[in-house]
Amino acid sequence: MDFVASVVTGVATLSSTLEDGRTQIVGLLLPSDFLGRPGRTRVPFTVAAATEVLMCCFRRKPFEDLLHRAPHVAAQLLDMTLDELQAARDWMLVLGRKTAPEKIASLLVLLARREAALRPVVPKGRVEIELVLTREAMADHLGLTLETVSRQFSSLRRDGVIDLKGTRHVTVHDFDRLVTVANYDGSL
Amino acid sequence: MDFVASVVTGVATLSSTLEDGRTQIVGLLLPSDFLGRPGRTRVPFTVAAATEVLMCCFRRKPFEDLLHRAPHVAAQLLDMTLDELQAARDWMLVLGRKTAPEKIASLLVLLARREAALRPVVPKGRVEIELVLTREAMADHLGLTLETVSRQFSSLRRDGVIDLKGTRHVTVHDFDRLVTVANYDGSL
DNA sequence: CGTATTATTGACCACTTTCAAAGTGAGTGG
DNA sequence: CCACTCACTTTGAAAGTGGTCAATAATACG
Repeated sequence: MDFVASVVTGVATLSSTLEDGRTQIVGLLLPSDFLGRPGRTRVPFTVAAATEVLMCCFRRKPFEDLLHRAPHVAAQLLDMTLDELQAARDWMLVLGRKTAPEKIASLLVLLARREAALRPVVPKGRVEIELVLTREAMADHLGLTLETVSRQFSSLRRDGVIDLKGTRHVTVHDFDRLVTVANYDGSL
Repeated sequence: MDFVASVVTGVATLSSTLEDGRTQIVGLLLPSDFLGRPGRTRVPFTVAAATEVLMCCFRRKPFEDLLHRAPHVAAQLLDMTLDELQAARDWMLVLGRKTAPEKIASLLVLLARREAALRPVVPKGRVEIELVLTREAMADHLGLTLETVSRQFSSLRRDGVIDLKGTRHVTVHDFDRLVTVANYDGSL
């Protein structure tokens, strides 16, 4: 890659794959997220558009020059990177220690919060979530199989936590209940 | 925290814990690693020394001033942070997709490589690894139980991949074989 | 419409966890 | 110097969560 970029609209995934095909999505690129690394030509992950994606791209050289000349841009990039690092570490807790139901709920909470971050509303009570990912992509992000993801959605529906309209649209009846299922404590 | 720091000697762990006690170690702080975040007082994780640790600390204010005045320091910090982000994402593949034997082997490979990075030797053939972590800490880093970690060490020993001298010292007979067990492909 | 992709559901099974019991080893105090 | 203790580790047996394989259903798209 001879450019760096920032997502404007749409969703892309960052993933790693083992030789036998097992795939882990290690990050979602949502609007405002940054892709690429100053000083490096290669992104050591697979980048794939999950929806149609519009990105704002900069050729690497001019961008690197900009970083040298404009310290506040570099500071901003550092801060964004530190946010991503923290998000990655938070997700490790989900991958390493949460159960399947907790993982699904955690993903829904994450998507709701990221969606809400673009608007001035804190998720509460009834919340609508547009799933931008297939069951398989969610599985690959959560370290599950697509069958388990599907089963957990059915289970959340049976338990009255969510409603499904079609296959990609989720209605959360009580956001706090979802947060409880996700086993999020106060920190996030 | 009113300071930032860099590890000089020893090992510390960064971890998150759920209310019911499930713990995930989200990062190891090895010599040369950085702790703290410019502009923030709180580290949103638990930091614990795994061995005796010597850290080089800077009060936050003077350090932040330094970042403003010395752009190459800021650039260096950005680069280190990007390395950590990549390491965190690489570890997600271990947590989300690798089996217990692969996880153990991956940890051994990681520790051997980090140890080797301080010296001018690429791990190859016979390698000695000093485990700085208890079985429980390894389990918490790998998303396993301590019993499973113990069993996998026994299994690696039975298979002739490693020898154990005491409980913390591992002799790897053939590093390439360990890399194979870990299911690392060429990328790392 | 018809075809391909995506999603759901079931039955069975494997791997990891859980619970329990010894075993090891380092450090302390008699 | 030895016994005692506590933390850590090993090992076993049973149970359970999530995975695998397979068939069916729903949805999207040409």
